[in-house]
Amino acid sequence: MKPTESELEILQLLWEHGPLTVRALNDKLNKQRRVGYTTSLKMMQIMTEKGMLTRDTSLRSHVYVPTLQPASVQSNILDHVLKTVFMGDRSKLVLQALGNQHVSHEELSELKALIQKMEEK
Amino acid sequence: MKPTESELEILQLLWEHGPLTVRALNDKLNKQRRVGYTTSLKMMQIMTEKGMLTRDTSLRSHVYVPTLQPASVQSNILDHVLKTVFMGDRSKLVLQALGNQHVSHEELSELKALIQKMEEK
DNA sequence: TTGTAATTACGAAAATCTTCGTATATATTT
DNA sequence: AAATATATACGAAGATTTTCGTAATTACAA
Repeated sequence: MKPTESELEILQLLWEHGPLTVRALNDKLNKQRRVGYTTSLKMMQIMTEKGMLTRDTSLRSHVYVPTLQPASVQSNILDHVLKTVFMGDRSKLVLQALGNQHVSHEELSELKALIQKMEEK
Repeated sequence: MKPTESELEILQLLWEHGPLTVRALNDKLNKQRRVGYTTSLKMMQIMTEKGMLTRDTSLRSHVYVPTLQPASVQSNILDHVLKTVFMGDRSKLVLQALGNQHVSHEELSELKALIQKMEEK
């Protein structure tokens, strides 16, 4: 179950805003880039076929809901990136992620707590 | 400069084993999955056109070398994943990366050292 | 030097992903 | 009810990526 680039865009919007009609989603998508209405429609239909979305067809404007949880997709993709981009070197991935940019105090605390927990095992 | 999935496979092998001929690379690739020789050849020619590889044509069997550094590609891809998969939430990405699987003591030490450094700023 | 093996060059088919036009159906307005 | 607006369905064109067959080239061996 590997969403394509466009499918991820759509999933993200649905995760962020909750269930949406094609019209509503297309509007939001068009704040990022220009996409035709029927393009969004088609994508969402395909995603429904693939089982990534379900839809409520009781109303005239169908309402689409993601079946995939963000954490699950994130985990899959990260594992894939780990293998195919970082040669399985997990710490390199983490260091890269942390090293590049600003990390807040809160995030640091969170991390330290997590490390604490891992050390206890 | 965004390598495709197949291009990444090839880059990884070159990063890991150093410059290779098509034959040598194709052999290694076939330990992972079945790929025809001319497929690998074509990919590497395309990658050369795109500037991802250079090649030494002085010998009969050309020797290919990646122009991209792992760290650079890793950084780009991770940034992209951060945006498109984690909605820009860096700590979520890091926690996901750490939380999923086993992390060695060495990796933990490395991490703690890094956190130390970041806290000092 | 003639034939055999290995390599590169080239082009195009196959597969996947993205985009949208057109037709059809359904609702809304005048 | 007729005209207008909005929605879904369908198919296919376009773009990109992946795959490999065939031809041409170069080295090697008989």
